[in-house]
Amino acid sequence: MIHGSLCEICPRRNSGFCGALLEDVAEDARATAEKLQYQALRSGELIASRNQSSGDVVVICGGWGFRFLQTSDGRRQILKFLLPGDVLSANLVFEDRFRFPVKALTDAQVAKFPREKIQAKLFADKSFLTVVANIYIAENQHAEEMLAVLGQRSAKQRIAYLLLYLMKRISAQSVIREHRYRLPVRQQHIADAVGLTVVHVNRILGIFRDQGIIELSDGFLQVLNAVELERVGSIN
Amino acid sequence: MIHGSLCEICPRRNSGFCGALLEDVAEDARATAEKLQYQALRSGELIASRNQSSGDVVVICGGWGFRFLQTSDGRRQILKFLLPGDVLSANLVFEDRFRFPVKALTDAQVAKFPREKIQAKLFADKSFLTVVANIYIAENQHAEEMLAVLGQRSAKQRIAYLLLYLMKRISAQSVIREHRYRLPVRQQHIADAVGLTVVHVNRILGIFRDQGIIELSDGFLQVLNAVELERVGSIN
DNA sequence: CGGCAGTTTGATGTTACTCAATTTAAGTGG
DNA sequence: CCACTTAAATTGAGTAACATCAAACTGCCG
Repeated sequence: MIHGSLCEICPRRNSGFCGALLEDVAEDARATAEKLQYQALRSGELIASRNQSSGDVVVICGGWGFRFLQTSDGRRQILKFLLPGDVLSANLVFEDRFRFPVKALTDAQVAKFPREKIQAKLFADKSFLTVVANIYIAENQHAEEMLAVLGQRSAKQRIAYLLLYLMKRISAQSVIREHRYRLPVRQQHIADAVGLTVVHVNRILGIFRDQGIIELSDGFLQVLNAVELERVGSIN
Repeated sequence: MIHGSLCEICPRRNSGFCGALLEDVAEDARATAEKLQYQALRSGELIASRNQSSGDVVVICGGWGFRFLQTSDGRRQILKFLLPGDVLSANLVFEDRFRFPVKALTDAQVAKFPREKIQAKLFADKSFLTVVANIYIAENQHAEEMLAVLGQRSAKQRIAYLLLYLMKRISAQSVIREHRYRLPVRQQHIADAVGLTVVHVNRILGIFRDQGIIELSDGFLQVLNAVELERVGSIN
């Protein structure tokens, strides 16, 4: 049973789902003293597997995760990095199964909202419908931009693009000082997200470091030349 | 002014948007004798440009189109091939601008539904909301699978995947005999969709032909060894 | 101290790109 | 029907980008 404590697990986000939900669904849960499920996960733990059935819409509250696709030949493509406030998979609002598996990248917490509640709110509240629609649109936008990145751009450009994208997402969550970003990803994650090998990612990061563009170590990204990073990584 | 003639332009499709719309929005238009806009386009013509504003939700009724992204260095990534029944861009249901440009691949026709009508129906009719949600989900699913294809798979695998995907889509529209598919795409389109050069696509298609897997010419795809094509192109 | 996960570096191999030319197919106007 | 034009498909040779394989190095933890 969760009362005021919900906000500690899943603090109000300006962005999207979690914020909109807390204002209503969580209030509702509190009012009726219903149980609002949440769950803690260890780094590396599988949160949901492919085709797993779920009666809940699952949202990341703390830590990072990622959604990915495993190919038959053992390689994996990271489809999206999940930050606090992100739904694990937007299709959960309408479907009862995960289309792709999800893993915890760091230690993480998730909250689970019963799908019926979400859907009820969806039909009752136009502004909530808009919020959900925007999640779908943003997800699509990013997937399609990423398509262009993987299809058309060089290793340097791919990595720069990914870092810029993550920087934007991180900035939306916390204030950044001195161009220093908490970025809890291994080089392997970057490789799996942009379709390169770890070895090559390592070399490119080395080049960026030598050129004084960025430094990535100890889970921190230090941007030294934001202009150049932007020049390399932007697509339009 | 369009009366019964609408169905000739945009015949009822079992799939998604167009079918669901015709049952109601078009009926409505007919009843109130409103004008339901449509438009004919020549092969290669730009249907909508990036960030173009539009008060309508635009749907392909006949012919093929494609949505794409143009990079700063002049390359282009085809994001999705559009077949009859497809919305040019799903975001149009909620937003008034195109996020990516759209071109006609063959001569084509589009129908335009005022967004207010669509949104009204969306709020009034749960089953229509589900139809739209499924469009978003399918779009996302495909984009993310394609991410894995571009990120992780070889040239052969990419092309095989694309062809299998298009075959599925074509089959949903018309009956296929003798494994022969109408496929009005140039090798350049395949190249731009899977992130390869035309030259390389040509070579791979040559290999497939030599191996008796497929033949692609004159706008027709002849599948000679469906099993092998599936083996090469499937991701899971 | 040993073991493990992650990073870094080197040497070599392969895939797909680039550049350039040729061939084929599809019009188009006379 | 033929000369002419143009877009698309095809082929060859040389090259660049990235992968693969293998090993060494680092920091960390028990």
